[in-house]
Amino acid sequence: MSNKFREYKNFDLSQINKDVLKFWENDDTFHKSMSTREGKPTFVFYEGPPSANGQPGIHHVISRSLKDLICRYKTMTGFQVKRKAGWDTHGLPVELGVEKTLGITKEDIGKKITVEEYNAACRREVMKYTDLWEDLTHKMGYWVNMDDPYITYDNRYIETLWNLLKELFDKGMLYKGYTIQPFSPAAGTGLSSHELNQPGTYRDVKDTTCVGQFKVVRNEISEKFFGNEDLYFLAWTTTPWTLPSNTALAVGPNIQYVQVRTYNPYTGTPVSVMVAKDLYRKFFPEKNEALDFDSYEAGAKNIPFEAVAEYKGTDLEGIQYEQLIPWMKPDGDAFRVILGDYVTTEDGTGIVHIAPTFGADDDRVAKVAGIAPMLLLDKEGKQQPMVDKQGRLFPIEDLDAAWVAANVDVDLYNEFSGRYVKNAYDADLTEKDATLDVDISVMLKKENKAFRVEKHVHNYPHCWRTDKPILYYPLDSWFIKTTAVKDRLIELNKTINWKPASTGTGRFGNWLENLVDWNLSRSRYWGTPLPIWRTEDGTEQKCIGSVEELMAEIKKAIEAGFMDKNPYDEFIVGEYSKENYEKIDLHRPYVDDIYLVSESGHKMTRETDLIDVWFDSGAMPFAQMHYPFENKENFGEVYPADFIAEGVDQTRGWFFTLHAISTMINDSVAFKNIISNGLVLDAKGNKMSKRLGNAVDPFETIEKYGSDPLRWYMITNSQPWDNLKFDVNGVEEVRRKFFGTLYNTYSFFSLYANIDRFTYSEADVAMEKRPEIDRWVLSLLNSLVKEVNVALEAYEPTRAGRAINDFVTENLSNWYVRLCRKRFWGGEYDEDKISAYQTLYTCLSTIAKLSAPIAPFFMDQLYRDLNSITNKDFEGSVHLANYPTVDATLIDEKLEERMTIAQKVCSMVLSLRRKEKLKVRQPLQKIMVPILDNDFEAQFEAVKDIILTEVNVKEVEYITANSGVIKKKIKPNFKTLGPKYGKIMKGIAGAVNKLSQDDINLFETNGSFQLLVQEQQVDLTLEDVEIMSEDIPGWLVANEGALTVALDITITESLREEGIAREFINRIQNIRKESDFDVTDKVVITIQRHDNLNSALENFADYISKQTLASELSLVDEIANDSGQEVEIEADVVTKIDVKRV
RNA sequence: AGUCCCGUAGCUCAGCUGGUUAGAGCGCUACACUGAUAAUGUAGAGGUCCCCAGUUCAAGUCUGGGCGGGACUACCA
Repeated sequence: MSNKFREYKNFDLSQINKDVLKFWENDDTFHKSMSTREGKPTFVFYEGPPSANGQPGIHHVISRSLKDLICRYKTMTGFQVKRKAGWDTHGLPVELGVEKTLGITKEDIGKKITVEEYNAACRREVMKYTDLWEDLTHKMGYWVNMDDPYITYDNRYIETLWNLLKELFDKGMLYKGYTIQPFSPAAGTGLSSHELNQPGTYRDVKDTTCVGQFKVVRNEISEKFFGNEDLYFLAWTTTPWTLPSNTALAVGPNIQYVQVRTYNPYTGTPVSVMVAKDLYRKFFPEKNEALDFDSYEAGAKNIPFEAVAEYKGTDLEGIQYEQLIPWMKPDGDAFRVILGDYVTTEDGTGIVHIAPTFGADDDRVAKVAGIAPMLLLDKEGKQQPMVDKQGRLFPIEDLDAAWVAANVDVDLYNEFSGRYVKNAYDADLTEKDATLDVDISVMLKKENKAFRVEKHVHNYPHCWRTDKPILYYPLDSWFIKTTAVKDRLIELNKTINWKPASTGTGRFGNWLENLVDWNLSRSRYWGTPLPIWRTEDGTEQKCIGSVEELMAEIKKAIEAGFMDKNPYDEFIVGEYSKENYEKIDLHRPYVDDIYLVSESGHKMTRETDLIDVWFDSGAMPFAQMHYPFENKENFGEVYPADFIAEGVDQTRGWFFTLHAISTMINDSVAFKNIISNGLVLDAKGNKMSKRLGNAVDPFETIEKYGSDPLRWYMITNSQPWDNLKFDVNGVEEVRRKFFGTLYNTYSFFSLYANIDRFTYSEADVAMEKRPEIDRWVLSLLNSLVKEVNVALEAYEPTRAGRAINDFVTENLSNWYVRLCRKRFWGGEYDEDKISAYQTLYTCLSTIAKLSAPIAPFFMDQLYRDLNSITNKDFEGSVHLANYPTVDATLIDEKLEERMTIAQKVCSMVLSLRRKEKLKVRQPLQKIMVPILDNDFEAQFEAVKDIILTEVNVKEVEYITANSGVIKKKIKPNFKTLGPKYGKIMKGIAGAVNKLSQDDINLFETNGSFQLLVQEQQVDLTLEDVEIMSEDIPGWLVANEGALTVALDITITESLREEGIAREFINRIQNIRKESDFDVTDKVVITIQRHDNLNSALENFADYISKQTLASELSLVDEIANDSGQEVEIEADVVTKIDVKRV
C-alpha cells in the first residue's frame, strides 16, 4: 500500500458521497458505531415515525440532519446510541389515498367493498413509498437502525397500545362522552373536517336571527348595576332554535360594555340593557339620543335611550340571569355570565349566547367555567341534547318519563316538542312554512324577551352529500381524561430542555394550560381498534389489554354461546415471534366479529371506534419495544429519550402525545431534550408544495451536490427553529466556500507532504519549539473545539457549524496556510517544516472529526485520507473516532489577540499600498507604529516578522507616546460614565471630544482630569476614557479602532532593485508553470540585458536563482527570436527571459 | 381569533447582560496578487435596523400597540 496521501484530480462531493456510502456498506460502519460502544452509557433517541404513504421532501432532510448529527456527535463522545426506525401506518391520509386509488368514498366501504378488502388495500398503500424513504435515508447519510423498524400496524405494536389503554381504563381515565362535531341529520352521520372543507359546503343562507333579552337576577352581585328598570343582557344568535339550550352568556374580558336605559321595541316596557360599546350604535342610533323619555309611546318607531354606565367584561363576570326559555332544567350550575376569550365585537352584541350542546366553542368555555350543558334523558336512559338525530326537538314521548316529570315544564314544551329545527329536514315542510326559529322569536317578542328579530344572510355549512344544512351536534366519543393530569403535565414540561425555549413555554406550555380531554375516537376503518366491549345498555364494559386476555374472553364467550369458534385459534399465547403474531389480525373487521360476555352474562359488542393515530405514535416509546410483553426488565435503558427532534408542527401532535402518554402511564417525561425545527420554504419564502411546483426534490439536490453541502447549508444558514428559505445557490455557495476551501487546504497539504515524504512518523515537535504562527493556529483550534463542544452540548448545531466554517475559511486557509506556504515548499526538511506539517495535519484531522456529525461523508473521507497514512488515532472511520476535546493549555489568549493585531495591521498596510499604487512585490523600508503602552509593544514585537513578511516591509519603528509626533484621540467610555453621571452624559461626551492634545497629555501624566459640565464637577480617570493614536503628521497613516500604522513609502535604489528582482522571480515562476516543469525541477536561466535592469539582476542574482531553483543565471546581450519569452518588468521596460530545465 | 416564530445592506444571516462609526458572506464595481489557481487579497458603493409610542443620560437591543410573512390550534354568536 502506498504511504502517500491521496491526491485528487478534481473535487466532486457527489462522487465522494457515493464512495463513502459504499465504504460504510462494506465496512458495516453504522453497526460498528453501536457495537464499539457496547457497555458505554446509552444516549436514547426516538425516531418520530414518518408516514410512508407520502413521498419524502426536502423538509425531511433538515429534521433528519438534526437528528443524525446529534446522534453521531453523541456516539463520538462515547455514548452508545441505539436508534430504531419506525413507520406511521394508520390514519386518514392512508384511507383517503386508498379511496382515491380505488375510486370509492367512505360510504362505499362495507357495500361496494368489504372492510376486509379495504383494510388490505390500506396495508398495501401505506408502504407504497418505503423504497423512496429508505433511499433518502441512505443517501442523505441518516443513520437510523432499519433492521427491525417498528410499524404501527403490527399486531405486537397494537397489543402494546391496548395494554396502555387498559391501564388508562383501569385508572378511570378512559371515558365515553361527547364532542361537538359537524353532523348531518339528513344523512344521519357526522362529518369530518375535511368533508366540511369540500368546495361548495359553505353557502349564504337567509335565516331569522334574534337578539335575546336575558333578565338579570337582582342579588348582591348585580345590585350595583340596577336603576329603576329591570336589567337585561342582549345576546344575538343566528340559530334561535338553540336558545332553549342556553345555559350561559359569554362576555369578552377586555371588551367595554355600556348599560343603556330604553324601551323594549316590541312591548314598550322600560328596560335597561347591557351591550358592547363598539356595537351599541347599531341598536341606538345617534338621532334618537335627543328624544324625550317620558313622551315615548309603545310602538313608536324611534325609541329614546340613554347610556348610563360603562363596564369592562371582567366586571360582569358571575352575574346571574333568569333562564330565557324555561322548558326544562339543566343538571348543574348554569345561567350566569362567564368570560370567553373568543368573544369579539365584529357583529351581534358583544355578548354571546352559550349553548354547550350545539357549539364547540360554547362547549369549551362552558366546561372551563363549570357550566352545565342542557342534557335530556331519553327512554334508553341515555343523555341527549335537546335535538334528536333526525334534527327534531326531542319528542316528549321519547324521553324518560320520570325525568320529564322532574325536569320538564310539559305545558310549555308540548307546543314545540318534535318540531324540526330546520325546515329542510322535514319532507312535509317548504321554505314558505314558518320555521322553528320564527316561532321561538315570536314567542320571545311577546314575553318581552326579544330585543330585535330580523332576517340575516350568513355563511353556513351544508352537507356535501344531501345539500342540507349541518348542525353542530354532540356525538359520542371516547376520551382520555388528560385534564386530570394537567398540573403534572405542566410540571414535567418544565424539566424539558426545549430548543427553542419559547416553544416549550409558549406554544407547548400554553397548550397544556388550556388542555381539554383528549378525544380518542375516530369513525374510520384503518387504524388501531378501540379494545372496549360493551353491553347494549352500556352498563357493563370491558377493556382488553392483551391478545392473551382476548383469547380468554373469547373462550368464555364461546362457552356462553355468543361465538361459535375462536378466530385467533392458531395463536400461541406467550410466543412473541413475528410469525406467531402474523397468524392473527387485530384490525377491523376481524375484531368487530368478536363478541364477549359480560360479568352478568350479557352479550358485549366492540365499540366501533378506532383510536386517534396520534396515540399510535405517542405510545412508541412503549410500543416499539412491545412493552410490557417483552423488554420489561431493560425498558429503563431506552426510556425516556434523551433527545428527539421534529418540525414545530408536531407540537400539538407527536410532542404532546409522547408527553401525555408518558406522564399518564409512568409519571415521567418521554424526552429530556428536544429541537423543534421550523419549516423549509422556497427561496421566496413561500411554503413548498407539489401543487405549486416549487418543491425541491431532495434526490436531485443530493445527486448534484452530495448531501454534505446540503446538510451543512441547512444547519448553518439559519437557526433550526427559524424557517429556512431554501435556495440551491446557498448550497452551491457552501460547497465552494467551505468544502472547496477545506479541500484546497487538504490538497495543498497532501501535495507537499508527499514531496517531503511526511507521514507524521516523527515525534511531535514540542510546543515551545513551534513557531508563533503554529502555536497561534493551534490555540485557535482549541478555542474552536471548546466552542463546538459547548454548542453541541447545548443542542445548538448552527453555532457549531458557523464557528467551524469561520475557522476553516478565515484562519486556517486565508491566514495560516497563506502565511506558511513558503515553509512547505523548498528548503530543508527540518524541525520548522515538520512543525508546519504536524500543525496543519492536526488542524485538518481535528476539523474532520469536529465536522463529521454535520458533514458525515466528506469528513470521513478526509479523516481516512489523513489517518490511514499516519495511523495516528485511526479508528477506521471518523464516526468511530473520539470527538476532539479541548486542550486548554494550548489556548493562549494573548497570542490570539496579537495575531488579530497582525491581521489588522497587514490589512491596513496593504490598504495603504493600494492607495499609493505600490505593488506588494516592491519592498519598502519601514512602518511606524505608535506605542501607547508596554504591553502593546511586546505584543507587536512577537508578531513583527509575520507582518513584515506579509506586507513586504523591512523594519518597524516604534513611536512612543511622549515623542510628540503622535496626534492622539480621546473618546469617552459610556459604559463607566453613563451610570455615574446619567443626565449630563451628553455634555461630558461633548467636552471630552473637545479636549486638546495638551489636555490629553496632561490627563495621561496625571492619570485624572476634571471637567465642569452643566455646573457639575466631573472627575475623570483613565478608566473613563479611551485614548488612542490618530495620526502621525507627515506620514501616510491608516487607522482602525485603536490601531494606527504609518508607512514609509520612500523607494531607495536598493529597494527598487530588489523590487525588480522580485518581478523577475515572478515572471520566471510563471514561465516554469507554463512550461509544466515540476515544482522540484532545476533550471538554467538566461536573461537579455536591459539598462534599467542590469544592476538589479547583478546584485540580486543569487536571490533570484535560489527562489527559482536556478543552477545558473546569466545575462546575454541578445536572446534569439525563436527562444526565450518577452516580459514586461516595469511600464515600458521589456526584455526577454529563457528558462531551460536541466 | 388565540398562541408561537420571523422582520437588520439587492440576497442569506450575525449583532452577548441597552453604551455612541450597526457587522459577515454572497452579489455588484474597481484594482491587485499568482508554486493553494475553476483559488486569493484590497478597496468602493449599498442600511429611516418594518412602523408608532414609551422607559432611559443612552434603544437594532427593553416595554406596549400596530403592520407584514409563516406555523399550529380553533372556527364564530
